[in-house]
Amino acid sequence: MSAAAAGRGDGGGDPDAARAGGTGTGPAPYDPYAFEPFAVTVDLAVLTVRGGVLHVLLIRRGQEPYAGAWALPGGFVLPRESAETAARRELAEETGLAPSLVDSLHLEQLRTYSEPDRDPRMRVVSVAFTALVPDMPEPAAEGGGDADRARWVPVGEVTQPAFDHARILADARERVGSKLEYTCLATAFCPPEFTLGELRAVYETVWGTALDRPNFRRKVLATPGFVEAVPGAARLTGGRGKPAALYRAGPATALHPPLLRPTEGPAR
Amino acid sequence: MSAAAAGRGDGGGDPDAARAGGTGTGPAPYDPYAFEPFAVTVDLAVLTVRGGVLHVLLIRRGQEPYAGAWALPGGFVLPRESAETAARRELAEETGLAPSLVDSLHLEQLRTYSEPDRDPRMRVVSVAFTALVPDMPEPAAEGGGDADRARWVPVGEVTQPAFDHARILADARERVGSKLEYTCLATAFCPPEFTLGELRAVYETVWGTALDRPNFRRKVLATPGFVEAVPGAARLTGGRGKPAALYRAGPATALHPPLLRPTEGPAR
DNA sequence: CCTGTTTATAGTCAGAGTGACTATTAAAGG
DNA sequence: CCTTTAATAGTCACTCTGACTATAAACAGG
Repeated sequence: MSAAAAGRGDGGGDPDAARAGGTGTGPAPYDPYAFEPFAVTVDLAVLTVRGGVLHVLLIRRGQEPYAGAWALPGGFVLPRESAETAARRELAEETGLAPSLVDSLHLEQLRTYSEPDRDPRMRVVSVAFTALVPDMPEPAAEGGGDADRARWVPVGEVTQPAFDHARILADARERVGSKLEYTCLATAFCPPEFTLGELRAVYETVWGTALDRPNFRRKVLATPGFVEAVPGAARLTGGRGKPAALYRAGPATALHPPLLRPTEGPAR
Repeated sequence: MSAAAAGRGDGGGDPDAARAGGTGTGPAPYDPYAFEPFAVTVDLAVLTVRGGVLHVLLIRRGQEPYAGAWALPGGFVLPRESAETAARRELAEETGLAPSLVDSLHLEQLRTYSEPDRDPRMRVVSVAFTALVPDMPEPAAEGGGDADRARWVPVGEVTQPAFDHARILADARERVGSKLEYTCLATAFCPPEFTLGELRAVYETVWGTALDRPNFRRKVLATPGFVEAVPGAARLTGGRGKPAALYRAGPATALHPPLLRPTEGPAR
């Protein structure tokens, strides 16, 4: 703990504390290699709703450790990148989508995982992100890689992913579930134009509960800015039933009052 | 972006991607120094309520950059520490509290700040934490340092703190404000036994709004597990008024339904 | 001792929001 | 044409909340 002890009191994150053998208090050149280096990576929990089931984008690992296991997409933060930038770059690379499209996707920092032994080889601190995307085709295998290296996997079927990715995925699911309650985030899972039935399916899928159709409709339409009607537009709902009106995501981001999960216990 | 490009597809945080000049696909020893090192630090937004004003613990910097400026306490994550462990260690060092006491304080990861230029000297990625502590005396100047190196500062009087600490503090305030709405977190600002008036003062201080006394009481007592009455105990409220009953924090952590901020707009 | 002030506590009342439910409309399929 | 399916419209009771009034218990000052 010598490095931090030397730096104690110099405020948060003071690299001067890391200079080798620093004894004086005056300014001195610091040596970036005087402390054990950390690798900083991003991991992405890319979630989507496909056919009433929550899916996550996984990559099959080709190398040890965890060769052959599924893992969340991710990679290194480059020297001139923020974690957010790195996450969006990785997202574009893994999904094969155009960068302009990726820029419009919902991407949000989840939390940072820093347990010393989360990677058996070296010290890796990973900033995890959650991305919410509408239903889209299987990720294109761009760059001449294996055709099925990246796949959408139902979250219920994810077993023994690499590293601590099971924990990250669980945290992402919990975060998304509670954010649906008090934000307008559900539209991030929908295409640009969607029906209220599709929006309700997002809630039902993420929460795993059925919602009353008329009540859901009343609540969503009563929240100003949640959705905006597309004038005159309607979509046949899979062939059956009355055609539903189409809506777009509105400008609101928060839900006041919130749309609480049914049967949610009084304490968590 | 060569390092990440080389590692693309190997799953999140694969240090193999960092080995210098890696061309083959088979296993090879990795070199921790093949990529530009990142320093990983923690920054702490330690908040407390003193006399109806939200305060944050700040440290006066002794070195450049930002010498003489106030900064959030923090420091390096050591090679065998998680960020959480480092945050609690720094918290104990900066407040001078016993480690056992620090272990009981509420500490929660806020988010990670990773802009490339947030520290002018080198690449520093900082995991920020929010700590909520009850009102306590001025931090002891342990270790023979300056007597007033660490101070409680009203958040409204924090001007031009070092690095991006203004942003971190703003994020912490916003997070705490919204967590008061849907969690039982407010008790973390209170001593072990407190009156409902003190608990209400926490909400009023963090939110900056007045709350109706009887309605607040009704809501808190109607939430199972939020607070537990201390049998027979009462405390004189600063000399004036009827003595108030004492309560302890209950086992609940979530508020269902939430206690929403008054006059909170329909969209944020 | 009385009175005004302060804070805690008890209770009332109307309106908003929600859960549960019924009814109607508009499409597809046999 | 009739059934099925899903969207849409509407009702009703209950809960929760905001606003408000009233009472109780302490202290300060005359």
